[in-house]
Amino acid sequence: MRDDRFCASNCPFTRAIGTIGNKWKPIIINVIGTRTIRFGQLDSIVPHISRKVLAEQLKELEEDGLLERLAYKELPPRVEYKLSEKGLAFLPILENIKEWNCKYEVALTSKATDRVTYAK
Amino acid sequence: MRDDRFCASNCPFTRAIGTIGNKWKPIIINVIGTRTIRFGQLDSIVPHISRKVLAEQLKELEEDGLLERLAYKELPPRVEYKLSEKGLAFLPILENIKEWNCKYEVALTSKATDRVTYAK
DNA sequence: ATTTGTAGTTACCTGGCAGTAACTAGAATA
DNA sequence: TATTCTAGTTACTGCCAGGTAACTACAAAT
Repeated sequence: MRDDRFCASNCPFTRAIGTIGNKWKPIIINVIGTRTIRFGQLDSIVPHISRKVLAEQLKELEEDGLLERLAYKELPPRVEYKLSEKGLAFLPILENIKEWNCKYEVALTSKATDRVTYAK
Repeated sequence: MRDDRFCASNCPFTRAIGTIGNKWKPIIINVIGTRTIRFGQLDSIVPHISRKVLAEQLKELEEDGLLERLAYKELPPRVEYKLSEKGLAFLPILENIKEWNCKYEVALTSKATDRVTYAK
């Protein structure tokens, strides 16, 4: 899930991609945003994710310092998640991705199967 | 590789993650940058990638309009890749990720296995 | 005549990601 | 007494992403 070869790279950018470069983490970070949220809420808000994968992703995000986890000694259990300073600092980047996509996204008209070969 | 459920989402951010949210595409886009580059060069510069996966990723990036592909009618074949306007517009975002990582990356001291439970 | 060089594609195979279901604790509620 | 509620974890399983090796086309060099 986290790519160890990427995380062990001597390139800081590659390492960054090694930690946040998968499909779930940006989604989760975006969903959490600036609020405090419980596990069950995340599970119902994030579409198509299983509890197992959600738990794995949250654990990794916590290990990588993007997320803070508060567990209360209660029964039934209650656990709250919120972004750390590092996680919050990542939000504007996600915002930029949103804007970038809205600006440039277009319906896929031509597939790359139509690949053209240019004259020599 | 590309996540179809994500790409079919009605959330533009989710769709964006569906297209560029995997580990290879940001790396490839970053490696290409502002230059024009050939397939073989990419294959030797991008670490740990196989030609098969590289070809797949490039095709998807082209389909999604991030990449332009110029094939010359020569033998042996010559193909050049360069970022489109959309692809170039994504570079600053990668730059931000780099800076973000450099600012906040820390050695992993405590694992999440040390998870603390706070008093009720 | 054989080798080399390029940009892929194809067939084949395997490891690991991810889905599902079952299970936990213990208090509160019906 | 039995059910419910939460936040996971574990075991089992299936499928596909991704790796490897072989192959193509043809010209130019050896």
